Amino acid sequence: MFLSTVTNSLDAKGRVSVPADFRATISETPSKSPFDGIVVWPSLDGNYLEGGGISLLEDFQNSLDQREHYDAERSALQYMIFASSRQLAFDGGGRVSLPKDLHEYAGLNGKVTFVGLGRRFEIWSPKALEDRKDGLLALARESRHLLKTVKPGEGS
Amino acid sequence: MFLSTVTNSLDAKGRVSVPADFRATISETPSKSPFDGIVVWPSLDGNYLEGGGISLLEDFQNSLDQREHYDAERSALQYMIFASSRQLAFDGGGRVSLPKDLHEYAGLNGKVTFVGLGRRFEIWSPKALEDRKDGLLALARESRHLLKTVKPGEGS
DNA sequence: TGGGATAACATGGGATTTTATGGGATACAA
DNA sequence: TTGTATCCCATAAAATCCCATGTTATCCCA
Repeated sequence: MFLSTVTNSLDAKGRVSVPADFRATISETPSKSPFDGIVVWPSLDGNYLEGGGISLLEDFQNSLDQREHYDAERSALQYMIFASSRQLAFDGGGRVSLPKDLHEYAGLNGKVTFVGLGRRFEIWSPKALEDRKDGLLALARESRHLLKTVKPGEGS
Repeated sequence: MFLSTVTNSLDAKGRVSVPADFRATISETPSKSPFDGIVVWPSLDGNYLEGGGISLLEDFQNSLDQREHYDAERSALQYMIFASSRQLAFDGGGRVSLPKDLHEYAGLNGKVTFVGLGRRFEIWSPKALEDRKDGLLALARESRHLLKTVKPGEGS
């Protein structure tokens, strides 16, 4: 499970350390693929990146498999997620290098913030994230009741 | 189940013993993750921390999964809980080290009080907890007067 | 039931390992 | 070659492990 928010630095070669906890989460999660790294794609929702382990994409695949082959939504998601995502392998020190286009899409420079969201995570420019957070806090206060309805032990 | 209230000390390295009963509760509760420790996040309600075992977050996850991916409320809660929580692993003696920012958020210094609340627990500065208790007591006193004035059968 | 023996717990501090990060060397492609 | 990507090693800071100790709680048997 991806938890917490961590800011690391992006070096001159475009490399950034993936937080150790995130790496642990990825290696703990079983997957059919032996790929050792993360998968990242530009968000559909704004100028930031989304990512996860390879198993997350496998889950998306399974979810899409339950739809009709030419279902419009299926095609759209395939294009937006699968086609635009990149596999970024860890180097010996647990870093990945972010391709320049993703770089620019998220407006990163110098610092990179990883935001853990459970099954997946987001990658933000610290400054952009700051702006977004303020709005979410108020909404979160109002939405708390949603969590109180959780029943223990439910789900897979 | 997290029960009772225990105060332990925070050492120079920022470590604090998690009450043995709490540790037992955590190891008894089944979870998908092999993580051995607690998960802690700043409360939305005041300057104290909330926490539980990793299974509590897994339950939150399942609850949020029932909403659309880009649902605003879902995003808000993901940010406030998942993104702001930390996984704190037990050391050999059943302690965790509290990151400095959580430290400061809860105004801890020297002593830490764990308050068991069933499925989760809270972490308070003993002094702050004292103050809240006083507040609740005062409120209770006022409420008692209110109750007297609305006793059935008493005319106004 | 008393009271010594034993185990569990909270806590301190030094030693060791992990992490994040920089930079050189090497392989690859255009 | 020239630019780009990958591998490898170095290092400082931080997190974690491990052992020691006093204290409290629990056990056990006469």
